[in-house]
Amino acid sequence: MEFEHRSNFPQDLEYPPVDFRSNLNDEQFAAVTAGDQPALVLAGAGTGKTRTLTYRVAYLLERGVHPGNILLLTFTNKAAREMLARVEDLTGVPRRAFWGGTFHSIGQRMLRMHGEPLGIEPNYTIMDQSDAESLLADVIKELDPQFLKDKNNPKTKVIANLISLARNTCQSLDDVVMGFYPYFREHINDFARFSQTYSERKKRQQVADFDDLLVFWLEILQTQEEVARYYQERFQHILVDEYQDTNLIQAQIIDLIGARDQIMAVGDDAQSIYSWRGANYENILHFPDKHRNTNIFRIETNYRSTPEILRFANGVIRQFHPGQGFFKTLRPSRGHSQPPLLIRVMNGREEAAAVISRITGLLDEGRSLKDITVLYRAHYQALDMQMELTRQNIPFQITSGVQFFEQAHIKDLVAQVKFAYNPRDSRAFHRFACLLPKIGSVTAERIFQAALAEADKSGEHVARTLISRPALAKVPKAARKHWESLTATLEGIVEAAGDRSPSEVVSLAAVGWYSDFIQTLYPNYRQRMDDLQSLVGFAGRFSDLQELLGQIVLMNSETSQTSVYPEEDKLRLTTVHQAKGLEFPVVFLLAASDGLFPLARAMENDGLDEERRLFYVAVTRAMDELYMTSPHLIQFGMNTKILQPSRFIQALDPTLYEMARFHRKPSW
DNA sequence: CTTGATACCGTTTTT
DNA sequence: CGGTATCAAG
Repeated sequence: MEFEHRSNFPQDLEYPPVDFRSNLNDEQFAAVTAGDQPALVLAGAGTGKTRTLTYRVAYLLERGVHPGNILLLTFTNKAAREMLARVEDLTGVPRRAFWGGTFHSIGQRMLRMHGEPLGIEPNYTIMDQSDAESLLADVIKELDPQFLKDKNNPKTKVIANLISLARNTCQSLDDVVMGFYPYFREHINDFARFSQTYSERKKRQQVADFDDLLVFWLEILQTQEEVARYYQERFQHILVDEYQDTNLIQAQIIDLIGARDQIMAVGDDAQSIYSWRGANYENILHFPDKHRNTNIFRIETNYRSTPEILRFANGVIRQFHPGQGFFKTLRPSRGHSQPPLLIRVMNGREEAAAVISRITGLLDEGRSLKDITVLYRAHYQALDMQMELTRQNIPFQITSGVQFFEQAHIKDLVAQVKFAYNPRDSRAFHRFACLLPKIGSVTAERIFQAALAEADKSGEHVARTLISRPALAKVPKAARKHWESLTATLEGIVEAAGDRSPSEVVSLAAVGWYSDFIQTLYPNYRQRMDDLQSLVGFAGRFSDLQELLGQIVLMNSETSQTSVYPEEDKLRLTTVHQAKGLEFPVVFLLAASDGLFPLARAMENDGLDEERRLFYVAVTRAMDELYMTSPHLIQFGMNTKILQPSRFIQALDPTLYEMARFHRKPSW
């Protein structure tokens, strides 16, 4: 049995010799050269985890393993790209030769190749979170028009969350409701109905949400024995990065594909920060139980941070209950420097002033902006910072807010391509159809249904039957002119989708109806046209349209920002979650006050330990200098709250950090 | 049915 | 201060 091969890679290759011994420390070397037993690599923050994985791949290649027989699973696209780029540097083997990516992106590929027995056509499209939520909202309104109007009932978002959590933790809806939302127990039957109809709608429209990519991947492996066997044999080595952040589905996928125990799992239980997405750090704790003869490798020498920062981080780790998890200490390897500094400030504005004041000092000392990163627990905590940076003309790059692929004009354009690719994706159709005058969701649906009926009759693509008599009859007069131009563009896209490259297809969409349309709609249409052009450029990296569409949906800001626009010398602002796996010479951690970090909301459901892990992740990003700012007052709606420094800091031995107060009055 | 205006709600983290 | 749910007019 043979499935798609990603490239024709020559079988017998000579790799440039890699000196493993002198490029790795003993701990790393042991893991890199591990035998074929299942392996669990416990690598603390900054200990060279990526380096170890990279060299492991190189080692396998040198031992004669074909790149196509290695599966590399990571948590973010960025991590996958970075690792394979480093492998390429090291060995010269191009990254396309490997199967590597996030669980979701590999799942997307699996579904396309093997989804048909589950009712998923190869041309299915992926919905992002907001698409998925609005589809669910439609379903709820349809099944029970009154449900969402009652303010005591849970909102769509909550229900979506609940359904998603149940799927990701392999629990029944009932169990999740009773476990996490017992006060909604009376709605259990409603939830079940909503969930079931939601699934049916997805199938009918040939769309998948994020969870489907994992759930169906697992189902494929469980139900199609020959497919499972193929991958079990094909992947002689499975490397899993950030194993502590896998959920039960992902763990099962790995167990199934890795049925021959050809698994190397890498992670750090102290850095598990995705439990709200179903991640279960017990996966990493139980790995040795599930896989007999697991070799455990510990990598504890830290190359990233100064001893002062590490002592601080170790102090945070020591706050965990003894015996909980694997790790105890990170051993420093660098020379001494200044201890972390806690700066107490009055409020958010003073916080911004304090940080900028210090940044100015750092620039005078010869640092450049790109060495400095500002971290925070939640996006909104960076608001004052953004305003003040803008005011003072300090260039910064923020990986949040409206992200490149989430801008309205990008989504509008992508929707056109999506619809051309999967004409049953009615949400994609609605997205652009509703832009036309006098067309709202009701009219759009009528046009769509009419066109769909025509298409079923004639066997033509829905894009062509949009101008059939029955469909045209539903188009309001005011929209007729736009309609002609729109449908002409769509037809062009459909045609091109057959045999042209993705970038040609996207380009067609970008110069068609939509380019005329945005001129009349947006004052800054030049900027938007530029964005559309960079989207065309981005599409140029893909040879397959579905791969492109999938990646666009699966990509977060981090990757899009850095991939669409070149890197510049700018200050970085990012959440701690997004900073995971990265390191920066200078780190500022905002809002290090109790109630902000740990975030009060997050502690409602036993979240304190995870907040502490997140705090640990935050402080271990810093290489040379770590600053934390703790506002004393916070505006909470109408009233003001008084806050103390984070309990994670207060619990520490005071000799582990220094404290300062910011005096200078803000300049405004 | 669409569109525009007004009231009000709420503000974690992401594939 | 923001965005969105809801309502009334065209």
